[in-house]
Amino acid sequence: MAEPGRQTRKHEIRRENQKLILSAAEKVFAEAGFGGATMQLIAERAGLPKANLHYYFPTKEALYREVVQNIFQIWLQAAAVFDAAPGPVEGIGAYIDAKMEISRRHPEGSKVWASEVMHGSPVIQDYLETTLRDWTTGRITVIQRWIGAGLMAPVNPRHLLYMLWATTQHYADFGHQIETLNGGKALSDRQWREAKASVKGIILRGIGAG
Amino acid sequence: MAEPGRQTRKHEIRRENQKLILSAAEKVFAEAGFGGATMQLIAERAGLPKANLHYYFPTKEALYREVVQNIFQIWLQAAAVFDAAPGPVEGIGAYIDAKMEISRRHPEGSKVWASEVMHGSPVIQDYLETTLRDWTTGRITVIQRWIGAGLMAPVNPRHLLYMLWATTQHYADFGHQIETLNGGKALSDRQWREAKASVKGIILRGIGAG
DNA sequence: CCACAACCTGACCAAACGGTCAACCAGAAT
DNA sequence: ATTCTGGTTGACCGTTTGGTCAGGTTGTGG
Repeated sequence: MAEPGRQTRKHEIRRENQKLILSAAEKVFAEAGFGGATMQLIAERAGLPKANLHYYFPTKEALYREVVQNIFQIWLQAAAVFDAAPGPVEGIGAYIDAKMEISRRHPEGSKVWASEVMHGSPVIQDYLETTLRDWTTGRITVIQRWIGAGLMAPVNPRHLLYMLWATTQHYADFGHQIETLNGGKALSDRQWREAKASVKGIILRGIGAG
Repeated sequence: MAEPGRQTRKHEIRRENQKLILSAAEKVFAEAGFGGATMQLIAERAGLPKANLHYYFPTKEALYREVVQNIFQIWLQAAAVFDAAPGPVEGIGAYIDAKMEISRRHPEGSKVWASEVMHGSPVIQDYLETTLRDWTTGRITVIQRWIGAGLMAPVNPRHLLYMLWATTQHYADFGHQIETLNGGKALSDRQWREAKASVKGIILRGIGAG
């Protein structure tokens, strides 16, 4: 028996391989979509035989489901910065920063999420109807409180949230288009700062909180 | 010979079937992505045998290419309202209205476009590098002129354009999510007006042109 | 050292896929 | 009426797909 608190070798292998497969799957699903992705391609990307994938994940759907749930967790984590903010400048500003950072560091996840929703959310419909809906209504309450306190203009909170999602995720989902329009080169650190500043500037001024 | 100016019956059949197939293909590609779409499904949606599709479009790729090009044309058409506008309130306002209307009336097309770009634009990369790039630089010039004339705040024109694309297309691409958060019902006329007004309000105020 | 459970994988399979084709049908021109 | 071009389609084909499985390997607990 290994010392307590430390995983045995077998468990390490399990966790490591699952992580390897999930990471490869996320990339392939993002590049090709669910329908275009093949287990063979994911296996090659993970450096494992295809049959090994089916040992850890029974079906392609099950693997995909896991990937989408992972993304949703990251998304929710970033959404936490919205709370514990005294006003819209800090709350929405930090939220934009967090989501832009995800778009930069985790573009594959954003693409998989976008693809899932565009295809009618066959896998995470229940999350939309529970977790996401609850989070949304909670944030709407917060925004309405800010409006009531005169901290921002009386904009429609729901459409403001949609705008936040749209603008931040656009830099991941349409990253290829942005890169093409940037002369074929990925945005530099400087350009990412400029992007963040632009989004924050326009939106915060747009809601009368600039 | 039929009277001039009127198509012969054979030509009518051709045009009608092509239109039928393209319309069905657009829907299926939007719902399932390129990889997930099957010629069989498109054929059923069009009410034609599968072999008939291959009579008009040699391959699945060729059919897909046609669909994407159609969308790009609609997109360009809407972009025309940007010109011939004296200032940002009219130009950007009309552009938002036009793009929101496309998102409402033509959501499948927007989804196919989004999917295409997300997967690295395997089919319309040349359009991005020529037509879209030219249009973008042209509009940037216009925006800079507006800024120079003091009609709007000195925002980064490029990121402003990205924001316009992101916010307007979001209502098509993420329409399912919006519908779910709207209690499972599609946006009403009233809610669409509210959406347009919100987007226009925040952005125009955000660029100091409200 | 042994026995057991977990892990691994080459070979395989039925189903579904994009695409082809020969035979057939329907308007239009002569 | 006949010919001819263009439209139609059921049946078929090679390939690829997601998924299975028997048999082998490896780490673990007793």
